[in-house]
Amino acid sequence: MNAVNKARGTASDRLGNVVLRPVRGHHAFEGCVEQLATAIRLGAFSYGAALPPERELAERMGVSRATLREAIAGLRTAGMVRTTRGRGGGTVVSYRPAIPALGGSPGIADRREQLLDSLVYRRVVEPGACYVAAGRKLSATEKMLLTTSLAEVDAAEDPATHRQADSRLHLAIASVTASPMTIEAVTEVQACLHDMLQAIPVLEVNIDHSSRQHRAIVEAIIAGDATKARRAMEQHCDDTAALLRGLLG
Amino acid sequence: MNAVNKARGTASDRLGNVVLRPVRGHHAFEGCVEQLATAIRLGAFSYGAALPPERELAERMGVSRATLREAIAGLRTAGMVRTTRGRGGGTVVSYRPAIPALGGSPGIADRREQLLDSLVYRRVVEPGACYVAAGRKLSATEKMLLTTSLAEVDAAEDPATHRQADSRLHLAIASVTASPMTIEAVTEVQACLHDMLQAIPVLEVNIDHSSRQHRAIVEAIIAGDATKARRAMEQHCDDTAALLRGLLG
DNA sequence: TGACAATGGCATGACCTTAGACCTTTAACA
DNA sequence: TGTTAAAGGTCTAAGGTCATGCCATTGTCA
Repeated sequence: MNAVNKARGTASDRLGNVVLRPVRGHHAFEGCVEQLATAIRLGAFSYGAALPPERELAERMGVSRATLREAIAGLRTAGMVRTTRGRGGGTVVSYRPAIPALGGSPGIADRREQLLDSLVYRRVVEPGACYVAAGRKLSATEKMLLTTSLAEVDAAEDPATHRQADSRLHLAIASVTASPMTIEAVTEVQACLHDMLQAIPVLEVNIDHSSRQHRAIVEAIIAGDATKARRAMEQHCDDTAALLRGLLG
Repeated sequence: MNAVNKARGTASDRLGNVVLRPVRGHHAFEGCVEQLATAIRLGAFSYGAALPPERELAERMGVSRATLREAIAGLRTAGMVRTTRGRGGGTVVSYRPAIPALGGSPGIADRREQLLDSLVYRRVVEPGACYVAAGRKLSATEKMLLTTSLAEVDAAEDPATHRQADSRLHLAIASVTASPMTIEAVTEVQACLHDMLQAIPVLEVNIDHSSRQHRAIVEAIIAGDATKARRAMEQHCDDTAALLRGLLG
């Protein structure tokens, strides 16, 4: 029995090879930039909104203030935020969503595998999140968050705004599960898919279809019908995935 | 409009507060130790199995070899692995699972919130994973992995071995989804719940019940019946969760 | 038996991250 | 109108992490 056999070939070893994953994403600094930039692009912090104070943000992200400041400096250089000093000052979002040039989403081809995987993962996570959300007793605030988010999607006038509102709705649904791990999973999925979703040709018929599904999902969650909510989200994921798989070829 | 209102109170801001998460788990070194120790305790690397070579492991975990070596040194100190030099050498697992003293799982109370959350998250992720697994065309090897893992659970003679085999079965199911993100999610869930599951009173009736459910799940996956597979896993998660919630009080 | 190759062991210098204290700016408040 | 509090801006010392190259050990194979 040589070293290779010792390490490979048994069922349990196959699992060993599968569970190991990168222990973290590069440097803390890059991680901060990515997370903040994603939150802004998804619209979790929308145009004009203020980020929390540096000290608070640093603590919440588990990073030193120095590192966080470097990240913010990066965002500032990229023109996504503006910072003012003094009491009442802070860092505010100066980024407005834009429609990418058609077919001009760079690097989508490189990440083909990852994108296809995130479609699968989305199919796993988002319907499950709906099920959990519908099974909870929601507060008035939570219901309001859902209906407001839904209304914002319908009210969006340009594709870029629509895309952000759509992300926000999905994050809102995740957030009413009150499950941090579920919220994180949905956030990750939305971050992965954002660029791709943005590249979907925005046809009137797609938007209408999508809107009907969103409404069905939210209504089922508020009504507490977990099975119906899940099924509606499954349909929504499947339909969107079909479009996206077409785009990826 | 003061700073607080600028940052709080709007729907979109609420989301901003919810999506920010720690950018990473402390030091790379600790992350490595934790991930490797978990993989070993879950049985992804079972007794006598060799870990991959340091250079390969370091690359896969996205960490320098120096850091990885520190982590391995930690495991060695803890008596979980043994290392030999030279060609054909390497690091092999010298850990055998043990049953914790009843009621003696330290720190379970401290993590109460996290544990309850992981039960919710599990309910989201594992049924979804079953659905995906059943929807794929499985190779003979993959089917074999499932049936072998199932047989190992039934064959386990002591509770500790049984617990490991159970984890391995769940990881095996995740692995046949062929979705890295899904695998990671299930791994995370199993790692979170491992200590708690280990503390479940091992009653004959529980094991029988669990065994029937496992068999139903695997059969449905192999038969390609996605809905049935998901429903079976939902039932399994719900039943286990009920036991665990009871333990947590 | 001798060369080779695969593996762990070690050392160095550059860079990143942290924690904490302190400074500067500016709006809000008394 | 002064005082204060809340925010960003800066500095430093200590330690963590990395990439890289080389060394030491030992099984394999010609």
